[in-house]
Parts: sequence; C-alpha cells; structure tokens
Amino acid sequence: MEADDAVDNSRPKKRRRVEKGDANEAIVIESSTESEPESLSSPRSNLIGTTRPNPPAINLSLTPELPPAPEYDDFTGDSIKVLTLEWYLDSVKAGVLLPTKNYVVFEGRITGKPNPLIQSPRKILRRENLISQAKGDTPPRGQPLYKHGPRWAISKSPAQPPRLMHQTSSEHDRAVALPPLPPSLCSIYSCQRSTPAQSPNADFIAQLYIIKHARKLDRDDRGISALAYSKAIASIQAYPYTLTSPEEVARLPNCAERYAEIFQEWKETGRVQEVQQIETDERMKSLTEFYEIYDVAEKTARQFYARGWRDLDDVISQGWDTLTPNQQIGVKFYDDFKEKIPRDEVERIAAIVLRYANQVREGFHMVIVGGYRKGKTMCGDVDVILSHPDEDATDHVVEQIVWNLAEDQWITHRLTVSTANSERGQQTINWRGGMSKTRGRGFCTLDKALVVWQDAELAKNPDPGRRNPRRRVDIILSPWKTAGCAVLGWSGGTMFERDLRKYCRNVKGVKFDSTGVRRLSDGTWLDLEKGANDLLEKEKKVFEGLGLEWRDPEERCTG
DNA sequence: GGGCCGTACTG
DNA sequence: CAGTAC
DNA sequence: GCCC
Repeated sequence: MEADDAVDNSRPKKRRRVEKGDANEAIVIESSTESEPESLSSPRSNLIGTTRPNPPAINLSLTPELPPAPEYDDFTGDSIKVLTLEWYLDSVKAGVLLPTKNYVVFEGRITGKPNPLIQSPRKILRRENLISQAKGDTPPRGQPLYKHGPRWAISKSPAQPPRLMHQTSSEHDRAVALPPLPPSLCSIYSCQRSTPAQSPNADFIAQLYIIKHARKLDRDDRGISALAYSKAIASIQAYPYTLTSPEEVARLPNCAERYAEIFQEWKETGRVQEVQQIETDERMKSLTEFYEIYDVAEKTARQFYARGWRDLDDVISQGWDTLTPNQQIGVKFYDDFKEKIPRDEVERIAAIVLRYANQVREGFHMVIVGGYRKGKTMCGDVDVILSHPDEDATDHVVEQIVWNLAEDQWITHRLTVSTANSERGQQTINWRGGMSKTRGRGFCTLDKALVVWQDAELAKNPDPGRRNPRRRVDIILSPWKTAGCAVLGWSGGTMFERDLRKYCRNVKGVKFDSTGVRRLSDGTWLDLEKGANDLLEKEKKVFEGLGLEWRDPEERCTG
C-alpha cells in the first residue's frame, strides 16, 4: 500500500569504510556564518527563513555602572601562576579575587601563548577552526560593548612584568576586577541572550564538548551529566570575550567549580587530561560509531558494545536482523547521513517540498528552520515548516505530500510520520477541556514526516560521475494560528528551546511548545500571533507575547 | 536533596 | 514500558 | 554538575 515503506532489507554489502579522520566531526563548532547569507537572505519568495533587518539586540539598559575594569594585567600578561584550588574557592566565596600570595604553587613566565590546538592531538578540529584560531580571538560582532574595552583588547598591550608577587591584598583586589558580565548573561535562560555560532572560546568549548559526549555515552544517568555540560557550553558560547581565568568562568550561569577547574587545567597545560583519555579510549570510539547510526542512541550503543561488537561492520555482519527497520536505514545510509548538506541544496530540497505542497493545495507558506535558519553553512538535515492561512488546509496534507513525493522518487523511505493531529482532528485546543475550541478544527500536535530524500532526477538518469546522497528531511505541517510557535520551536538550539519552555513556565506562567502557548492555570490557549500575516511576522509576535526580546535565529546557537 | 523540556512514535 | 527523535 |  505505502509506496515508500519498502525498506530494502538487504544487508549492505561491504560498507564503504568511513574516513577514520571524520569520526569526531560532530565536535566541530560551526565556524562560518560571517562570510554569509547576505546573498541568500534576500526575501526571495517565502522560501528563505532568514531575515536580516534586526540589529543585534543587546540590552544596554541593564548595563551596570561598574567601575572601570582596569589593570588585570597580572592575569592576562605573560606570566603564569599555578594556584591551588582553594584560592579559587575562597575567592568565589569572597566574591573577589583574593591575593594569590598564600596560594601560589608555581610561577613562571611564558614565551608564547599556549596553543591548545597544536598541542592537542590531531583530527578533532577541522581546518576552519585552525583558521579561525589564527584569525585571533576576536569577538563575533565588532563593537565593544563597554567603553573600557573588553579584556581581549587590553591583553594585547605589552604585558607589564607581573608585579603581584609581594603585594598587599588591597592593592591587588583592585587589580583583578573582571570585565562586566554582559547583561544578557545575567539571565539564566539562554532564550534571553545572544548565542552566536562563533565564539572566542571555541577551543575551550571543544574540550567540554568531548567530555559531554563521553558522559552521554558511558554513563547511565539519564543523560544528566551530559546535560550539565550542555548547559555550561551554552553559557560559554554566549560569552563574547576570551576567557582568561577560572573565576571568569565560574561567574557564568551553569558554570561552577568543575568548569573553573577544567578551565584552569586547560589554560595552564594546554590540554585536559580527561579529554585525552577519552580520545584514546577504544571503547569510546566504538560507542561513538554506533551512536552515529540513526535511531541508535546511548543505550543501544552500549548494548551493541556489550554484545562484543566494535564497529559498524560487526553490526552488519552479526546483528543485521536484530536491528529495527529505522536502524537498518540508519546503517544503510550511515555515510550519507553523516555528510553535511550545503545551504543551496537545502534550499533546492525545500523548494521542491513547497512545490508539492502547493500542488496539493495552493497558498502554502514555508520557512526552512533547523540548522539552516541558524545560519550554518552546512546542515545536518533539512527541516521545513509548512502552513496555510486557511484553517483546515493542513489537515492530512503531510500524507498527501509525502505520498506524492515518494511517487516521484524524491522520498525513498519514511522514518516516521506523525498524524496525531489530523487523526484527532476536531479536538479542542485547550488541553484541559472546557473553554471554547476556537471553532472547528483545533490541533494538539503537529503533523510531521521524517523521511529519506534523494534527487529524483538523478535517480532516474543516473550519472556515474555524480553521487546521489540520501538526506534526512523533516516536513512539519503547522496550523496557521500557531505557526509562529512552530517556527520558534524549530529554529533554536536544544538549550535555547529547553530554556524557552522553562522560562515560559517559571516566569510567564504559560506552557510553550511548537503547537502554541497555553496558560498554565487553566490551559486556555493564548493567541499571540493575531494580525501577523506571514510566518516570520508570526514568530516575532510570539517573542513579543512572551515578553522576550527578539533574537535572530543566528543567535540561538546554543547547541 | 531533588529536579533537570515536553511530546509522539516504534517495538 | 523503554528507547529514540525532534 | 548546577541550581533552587
């Protein structure tokens, strides 16, 4: 019946061996949005989900009137002090840097900046990162926020000889004031701050990312430990200055002792022991390889390992029949799915989806969300949101669209199709009953289809010279009334989205998800999008309605 | 010391 | 229900 | 691992 569910169950012959060097490519921090979308973002139809106009939103009104941040040369200059952790902990407690006198373990001069990239072994970071490193620690968006200039500006000046060795504490205390915390970082909610893809601390973040990944794979703590790392990373990612000291780390939200510790180690030695262990851990390598199979996550990865399997070939040769249908697809297109998708291809694919949607019914609006909208030059998959101003036009259309696309060979497999929404069609929009149902068709969830895509034309006229890599495409159908919520819900990094929900719950007393905003108390649906007549405008209205300052999608890169 | 986003699908 | 994905 |  289904044209597209014929998952070819034949086990792949001998899998093309993956470039081993790529094994860790997930670690790469996207480092190129600045060269960027100007050319792509021109309002070319309703295709492109990027809008330019908004100036970087930085709330200066909150800028505290802090004393000038003067000479912390001692900590940015060319001398290195190794201090005990006690010094740090005591300083945190005191709220100010204590004199180091009684805590110094070692002091010495360095002749060159430690370059962790060079020292840390191979392959983790790609060339772009080396380049961005070479470009220097420039904060992502020009203008210093503070007239005294951020630390990175000052640290360039010729370092004075460290003169804090034998100083009195009062002199010293003044000397180590940190640059003011950017106002946006005062919020514990990442949806309230700007988190660009670029970070002056990308190298440090890369270290944390490796630990996070390892925690996720080898601990059975429901991902709690990894979650902690994700939050810390999200905070640091939003910090526009080069971090220079443990306490500068520790004052960031979600970054406490542990992260100050890691930072100190990294800063002093140019590496982090735990990271090095992880990198040489064979078990981690296997787990990572398994984890990169679509529909295999940490539990299954560990399970595979426990069965004695060590790489993908073991999975294929020893466990093919035990795999779920989706895992089989994941294995089959292992290399394809790991491959990133360039923006122009994302656009081409999206345009085809839109065309088919409009074939089913004229007048669909679309916005490309996901990594594309966050400005990534290479995307992991294609996510599009479709909506139609006519109330009930979105009913059951996913199936229709997917069917047609499959018939024409654009779609080769369907991973999941969720029709919960169309199924229960008339349900009221309030999840706690009562109240008006806003007449007629209400939606509790979105219809969506996760499918495997190919270039149908190329498939029909194969060209031996051209590959036809399969792509994962997520097609989401949203009812018009709440399409702004859908766009917002699909255009941010994971932490951005989690914090958005948390913020809504704790601060605004509402429940946000991609199907709408509802009052927590009685479940009544709140229409925040009234009056907007395109998807991006609707998204803006949701920001306003939630009392949030606008953030460009490129500033929602919380990972 | 307890909680950490929330929901739908699949097996 | 557990596991996965978004 | 951090935060309330």
